[in-house]
Amino acid sequence: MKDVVSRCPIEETMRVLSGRWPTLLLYYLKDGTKRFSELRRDNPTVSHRILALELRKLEDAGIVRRTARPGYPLHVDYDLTAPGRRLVPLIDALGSWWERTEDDRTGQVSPMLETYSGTATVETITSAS
Amino acid sequence: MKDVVSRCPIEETMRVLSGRWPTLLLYYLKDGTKRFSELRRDNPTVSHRILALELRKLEDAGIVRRTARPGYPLHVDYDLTAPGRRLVPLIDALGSWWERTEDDRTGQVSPMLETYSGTATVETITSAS
DNA sequence: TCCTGGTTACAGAATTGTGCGTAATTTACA
DNA sequence: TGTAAATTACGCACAATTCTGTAACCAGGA
Repeated sequence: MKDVVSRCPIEETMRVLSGRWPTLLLYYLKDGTKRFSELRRDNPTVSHRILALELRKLEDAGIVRRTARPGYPLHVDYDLTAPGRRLVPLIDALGSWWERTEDDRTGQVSPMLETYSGTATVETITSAS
Repeated sequence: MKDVVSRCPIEETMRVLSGRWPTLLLYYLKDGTKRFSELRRDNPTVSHRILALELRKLEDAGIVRRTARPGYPLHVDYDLTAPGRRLVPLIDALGSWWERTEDDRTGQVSPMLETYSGTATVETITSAS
């Protein structure tokens, strides 16, 4: 998704959140500040380069804040901004939606049920990785 | 995003919604049944191949229902399933989140609110029961 | 030399666009 | 009475574009 076709906020949002890493990073940062190397250890399948690029994208979108401490060895902290924290429950809701949809597919929940209470938690994410 | 790294519902969701088209298609289908050619007219920058692939992906995910009428000329209808309709307000909320975030960045109110029916807020989503 | 958090260059993988083919029926025209 | 063309929703092969990974390099102090 190099450039955008409309200027719609939904497309802008998806431009930032698209892909495997943005939502995962959001979850790893949800509980507090993390360093670059910690994020890498949390998810060893991200390459060094891509992690740097994704973090920069999230930073540019105002979701993540980057704090570099002067001096060597380098020390850089990442944490969520206020908008980033507001985003977390929305992503949670998407996870709950998916689970509910799976229930619909497997027929475990009455298809007549119209309402829904989402209860996605951090465990949903962290226990699966 | 070819394959998945965890089995978490959020990653599954993002695998389906990632990219420019899925959320846009959701919006074009929001108001009712559309034919393949209508969807193409609605958004002339999608190639027919990609539109077909994206629609199939959404169908496989249980978001969109495809109904082919026998006979020629071909006639295929697309509309949202119940899970697809449940997804719409969540996507709306992401759009609202983006606008709110922009307000934070610029300190101004975005004039684009009319284009999208994004009236959902974090509260309406997370407190849905 | 190692450490950390990056960036750059290049290569290989993945995604996307282009254009052509296909089906059965209707309409258009000579 | 032919017959040619248009229609619709794709599938396929191939080319162009874009994304991702690998490896090397940088900084300056312990």
